[in-house]
Amino acid sequence: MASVSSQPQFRYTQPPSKVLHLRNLPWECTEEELIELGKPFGKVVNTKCNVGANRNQAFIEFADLNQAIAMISYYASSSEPAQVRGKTVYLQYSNRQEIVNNKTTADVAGNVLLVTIEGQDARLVSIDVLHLDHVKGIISNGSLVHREKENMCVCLLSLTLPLSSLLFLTYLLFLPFRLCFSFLLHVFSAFGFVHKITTFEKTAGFQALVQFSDAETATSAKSALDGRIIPRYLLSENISPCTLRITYSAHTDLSVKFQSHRSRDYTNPYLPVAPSAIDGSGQFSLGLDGKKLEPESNVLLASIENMQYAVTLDVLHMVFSAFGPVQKIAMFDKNGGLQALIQYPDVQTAVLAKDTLEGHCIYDGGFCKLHLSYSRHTDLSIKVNNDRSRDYTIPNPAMVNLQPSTLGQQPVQAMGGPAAHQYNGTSYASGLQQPTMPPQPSGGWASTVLAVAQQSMPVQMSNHHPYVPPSSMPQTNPGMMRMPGQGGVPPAAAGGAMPPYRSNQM
DNA sequence: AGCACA
Repeated sequence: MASVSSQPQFRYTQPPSKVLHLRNLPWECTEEELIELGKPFGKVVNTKCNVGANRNQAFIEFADLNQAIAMISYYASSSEPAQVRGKTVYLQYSNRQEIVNNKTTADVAGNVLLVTIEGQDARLVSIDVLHLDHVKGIISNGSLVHREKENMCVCLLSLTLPLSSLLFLTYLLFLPFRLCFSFLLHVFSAFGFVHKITTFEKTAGFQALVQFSDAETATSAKSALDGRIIPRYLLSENISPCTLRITYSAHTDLSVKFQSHRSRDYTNPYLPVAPSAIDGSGQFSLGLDGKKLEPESNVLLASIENMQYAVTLDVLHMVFSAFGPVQKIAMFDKNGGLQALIQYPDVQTAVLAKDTLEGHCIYDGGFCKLHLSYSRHTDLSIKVNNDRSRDYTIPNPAMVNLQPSTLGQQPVQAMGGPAAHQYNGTSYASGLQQPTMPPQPSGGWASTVLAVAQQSMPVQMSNHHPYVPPSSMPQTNPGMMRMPGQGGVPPAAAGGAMPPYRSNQM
C-alpha cells in the first residue's frame, strides 16, 4: 500500500490541508508577509501569525487544497527554503482544515484594541523598559507617538522603577502589570479618551485591551502604534527588542468590575478599588482570602519583623509617603516589637501602600520586614509631636522646610529629629552642602536606608538627605492629573503607583 | 523548530 512506513521520529506524514503550519518565523512577522509568501502558490484566504508561546509560528490558509500542496511540494524540493525576513521558515500541513477565529486580512475595525507587547523578553519590558528619563523621550522625540504631556508616566515610573531593581519577589509578580498599564494608558490617551483598559499576562508577555469611544479613534491609535518598536534605548541592555502589536478586538465594551492594577474604567471613577486585584498571586506572607474580611481603612497598622536596625519615624514617613501624603504616624511597642499606625487621607492610598509594601523589607537583607493590615482607626489622635508620633497636617514652625508651602504635607524637621545627628560626617562637608542637605551617607545601615529612599522616591532622594521627606518632589502633578483627552484619572489609575502627591479626587 | 483561542 501507500504506507511508506515513515520513521517514527519525524512526522512528515501530516495529511494535506488547505492550512499550512509555519514555524521558525521571525516574531515580527506580519500577515502581509505571510500572504506574500503564499501568493505564488495560490490564493491566501486567511492567515494567523504570531502564534505560539514564542509568537513565531503562523498559519496560512489557501483557497484550495491543491495550492497548499503546491507550496509544500515546491519547498520540499527547492534548494531555497521558504524565508521571511531572511529567516528560514519551516512548513507543513496543519492538522486543521481551516484557520479558526482569525480576523481575515481586513479585520473588523472596532473601538477596542488588543495590544500585545511582543518580544522574547516582553514580560520584562514593563519592568525595565520605562526608565524615568527615557519616558519623556518616548513621547517627545516621537519614537512611539507625538505627545506633549508625559507627566503621568514619569511620575509613575519615578516610584516604581527603582523598586524593580531591588528584585522583590512580589514586585516581579505585579509590578509589570502596573507599569505596563500606565505606559499603555499614557500612550493611547494621545489619541482620545480611553474609556477602559484591561491588562493581562500571557505566556508570551503582556496584552491589553484598550477601549476607545469609537472605532475611528481606535483606528487612529492602531495605525499610529501598530508595529512600533519600543525604542532600544528604553530597554535594559539585556532585553531584546519589543514591538507593540495591535489588532482590533471583537469586544465593544470591556467589563471592568474593579479599579485594579490590571484593569481600569475611566468612565466610572467611583468604581470600587479591588483590594484583591494585585494580591491574586502576589502576596505570600499573609493569608490571601481569609484576610479580606478585614475592612479597608485609611489607616494602616504596620508591624515590623526582624528589626535589626532602627526604624524611625522619619524612615516610616519616607517609605509611606511614596504613595500619597502621610497625615499622621504613631509608633508604639507591642508584643516586644515595633508597630506603627500610618494615616492617609483616603482609603485608596492606604490600600495602595499596603498592597505594595506588604511583606517587603525596609532594608536590604530581609531586615525590618513590614506587615501591614488595616487599622480600625480612621483618624489618629496625636497628642504630641515627638520621635514616636507626629501629625504632619499641622504646621510645625521648627521644621526645616526645603520647599515651603508646596504641599499640605509638611516635612519633618530634618535637623530636629534624632536621626539627623547620626551623621557626624556632615560637618566637614558643610561648606559644600546645604546644612539641611547633608551628603548621602555611605556604608553601614544608613546606605540601606537610602535604598529605601530611592525605592520610594528616586528623583528627589538622589541628592537629599534620606531622612527628609519627599517634600521636594517636582511639582508636576497638575499635569499628571489632567491627562489630555482624559476627563480625569482617578488616583488609583496611576498604574497603582501614585506618586506622593496630594490627591484631591475621589 | 513541531499546531492557535484577550
